[in-house]
Amino acid sequence: MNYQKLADMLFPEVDKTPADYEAMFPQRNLPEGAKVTRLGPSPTGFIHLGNLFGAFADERLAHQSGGVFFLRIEDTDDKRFVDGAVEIIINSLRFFGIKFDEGATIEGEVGDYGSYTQSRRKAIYQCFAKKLISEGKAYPCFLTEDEISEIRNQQEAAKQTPGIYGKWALSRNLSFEEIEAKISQGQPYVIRLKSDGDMSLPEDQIKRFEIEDAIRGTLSMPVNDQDTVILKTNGTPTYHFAHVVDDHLMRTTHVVRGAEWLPSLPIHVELFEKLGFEPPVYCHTAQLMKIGEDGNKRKLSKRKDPELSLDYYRKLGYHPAAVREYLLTILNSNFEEWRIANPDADIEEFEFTTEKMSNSGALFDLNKLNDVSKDVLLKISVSDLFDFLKSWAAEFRPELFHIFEDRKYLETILDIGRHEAKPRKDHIYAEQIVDNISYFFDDMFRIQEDFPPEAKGDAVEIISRYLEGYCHSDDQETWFNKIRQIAVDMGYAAKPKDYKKHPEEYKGHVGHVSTVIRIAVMGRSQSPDVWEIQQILGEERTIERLKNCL
RNA sequence: GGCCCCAUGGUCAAGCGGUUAAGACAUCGCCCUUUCACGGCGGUAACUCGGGUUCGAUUCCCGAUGGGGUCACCA
Repeated sequence: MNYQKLADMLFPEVDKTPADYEAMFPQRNLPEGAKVTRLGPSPTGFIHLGNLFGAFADERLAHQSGGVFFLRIEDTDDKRFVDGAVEIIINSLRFFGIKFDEGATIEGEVGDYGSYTQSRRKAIYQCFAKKLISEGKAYPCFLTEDEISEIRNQQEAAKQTPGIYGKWALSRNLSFEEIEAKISQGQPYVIRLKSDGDMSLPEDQIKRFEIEDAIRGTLSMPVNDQDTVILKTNGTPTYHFAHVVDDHLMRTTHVVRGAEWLPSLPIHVELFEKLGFEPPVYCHTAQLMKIGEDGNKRKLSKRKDPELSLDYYRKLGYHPAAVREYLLTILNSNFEEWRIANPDADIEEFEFTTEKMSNSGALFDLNKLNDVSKDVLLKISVSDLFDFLKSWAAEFRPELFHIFEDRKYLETILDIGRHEAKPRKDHIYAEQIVDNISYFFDDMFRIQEDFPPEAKGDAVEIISRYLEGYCHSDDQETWFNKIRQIAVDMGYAAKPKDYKKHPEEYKGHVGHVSTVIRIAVMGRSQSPDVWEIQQILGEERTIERLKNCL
């Protein structure tokens, strides 16, 4: 068989050689140790927490080393394409602080290693497929879907590994004339890798290879034996082929991807070898898991798990910095420790390493996210918090626009208790914050709890006495002493401890009395300090709400 | 089923042959306290199971078990 002749017949339109591309995309001129990473989403427009998780690793690795982080759109499957998806991807990632140096952007492509959109790289893939054909390392395969499933049935019946390989690879040994004939008949075909692997060998003779994974250490696997499709019928590459060609030509040094790719690593290794390329450093990350209905861990699925979607967090109004901080705590095991030691340091100062990445699947922990978020929000200035809430509301809760009309008022509210030695940590995410502070706005204020049973019968009297002695300019101490006096006068203990010791001597304690006031003014029994809130609400509104309870 | 990955409390995890087996979140109790939040103190709670190697294994090796992933002209 004259492979060169075959290659020329199959790819008459290829006018460049691999050497041409090598020259077009030379080694990058970067400082020693600089890492080149990439994110390669398919343009379904759906980027999830897992993508973001990996993107952080990519971004840190590149930028920490003075390298390059680029975005490549992997749109080799036209079925997956969703209009406007690229824009969504870029915007979503930008929202969480991920910025690319190179690749696809909203304005177009930036960088010298493009195109960064796989559908525009067809000529490149064809060129390298042609090279493989010309060297007898790949071949056209005319197997139809039906034939392939028939082969599978036979394999399953014989308990053999399914797939096209070895003796099952019926198109492997077609003669040039046979191929020519089939093509002239218009028979569709794919290009398959002609694998060297032979899985039919006895187990101890199957060849294995070893490769260093930056997260997992040395990996040992059997070599690939599948004649994997590298070019589909329509001439577009499969992921496997595109990955190898692109990451070589784009001079990617580190490939960060989920562990679900581990099983196809042998294919990639064989492709790199057959193409004569040096493989990148692989970093196979653990997958994000969740507890399924059956109580077992399972991979987060985009169909079943809304919390996998980035939108889920945006809708609830988690601050991007909180999500970033949380993700880093599960991304690098020593991050939390570092954060405790450096509470105010910029996240970029943390030295991220692949070695510290966990290699078992982490369960997504909403509790932890909430806890992290409280601290993160505390570090954000009220002004920024205001802006964040406002833009969140503009997108998800437009009916709330009015609470942002008086900037000073809202900022004062948001700032309650944030500057104490032991600051309050009330704020977690926008949805929750808005609910927390709703009673500051008349249209959202409503009494939503009953008076405490200890003081329910006295509620009206407590409120009217309170109103009688109310002086808005009282300082906090004077103010509270008045409440305490009301409590004592009406048979309540001045201190909760007294009541606890001798519950039979009192109706309740001062806390029950103040809870009555709290409910009258805030509509709920739990809130920050009443005096402080009244000062913010103003005299008129406070008195009005109290009177409404009489 | 084949192949691959993984295995310390409820969760995330330190540990890398000898430790009272860290820490964080969650949970429980106490303290602080007019409620809540914060904070402080304390408690419950873990090395999947067998074999080896070793004076000694959570740690190294093998096996089992369990969990996960993957077996497409999807990525």
